[in-house]
Amino acid sequence: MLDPVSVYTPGQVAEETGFSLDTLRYYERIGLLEPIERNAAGQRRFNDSHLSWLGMVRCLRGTGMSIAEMIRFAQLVRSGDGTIEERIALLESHDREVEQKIAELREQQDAIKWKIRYYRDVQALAGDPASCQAAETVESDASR
Amino acid sequence: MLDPVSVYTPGQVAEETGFSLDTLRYYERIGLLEPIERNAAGQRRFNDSHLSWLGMVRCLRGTGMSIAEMIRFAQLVRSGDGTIEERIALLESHDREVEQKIAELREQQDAIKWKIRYYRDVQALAGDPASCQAAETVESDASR
DNA sequence: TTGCACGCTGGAGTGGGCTCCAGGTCAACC
DNA sequence: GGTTGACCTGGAGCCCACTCCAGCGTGCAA
Repeated sequence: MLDPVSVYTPGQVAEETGFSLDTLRYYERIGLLEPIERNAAGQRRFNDSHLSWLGMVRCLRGTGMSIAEMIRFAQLVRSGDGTIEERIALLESHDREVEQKIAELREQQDAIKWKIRYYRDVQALAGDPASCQAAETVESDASR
Repeated sequence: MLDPVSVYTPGQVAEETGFSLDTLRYYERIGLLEPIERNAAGQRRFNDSHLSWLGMVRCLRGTGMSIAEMIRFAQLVRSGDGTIEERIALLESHDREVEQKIAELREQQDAIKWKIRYYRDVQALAGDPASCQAAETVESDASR
């Protein structure tokens, strides 16, 4: 915003993004990051666009996109404006997958909550002398 | 419920649960399933309690619990009623993690949706002759 | 001028979670 | 008696996404 081009050392980028140095190098090696410029000593110098791309990567990784698909996306980005439609399609498809994953998590979470309540009930009954073997059937109906 | 004890072949269980035969054997090997009874020929015969436990496993796996933690849970279950409190604690802790994961997914999904809208805008402007290089900055601010 | 921090490379190793395979047993059917 | 199909075992292999390492180079501060 202020500097015409801010540059960052690998250490700073690791600090900022949470990706390890090794992971950053790995991402460059496999083409998830374009080749990073170097200083005279051969050390990487990242800039803001790398940072924001890494933000995108974090977001896509965090939502379960595979490295292979992120590389495909990266290639589209590098191929210029002609690929915007394709990028939208890719992100929309991913978005739908995320939506589905969330729904699935919610459903499974409900089953877990149900199980917790079940255990609570079993435990509440444990004080009741007539139900010594109640817990024997504890595992005989789990989720769904 | 009707049969005193229904038994199922490995093939049926695989069909029913979606776990592969190899995965079922693997789960038994590592102790996520207790040792399964065998028929005279040495072939596994599952029963309803295995099925429901596998339902639980599917649920915990699906929500991201590691195999190691599921084995711990399995051990608690096998150790009898004295461990119910501990099981509740384990499930509640997992439940919180799931909650957090869902929140994170939602946040990241928002960023993805934002990006999609961004691309849409860029594309809408593409018809506008004055914005030939607008898309040049497409990647310079991604999520958050 | 030495010592340290920081970074470099190529390549090997790791951990998790399966997945595959060769060679074998058994039961049922033709 | 032969074939097929379902299943068995121990052990190796696989894929993904890193992570670690040895050995080396630079630049600065004491």
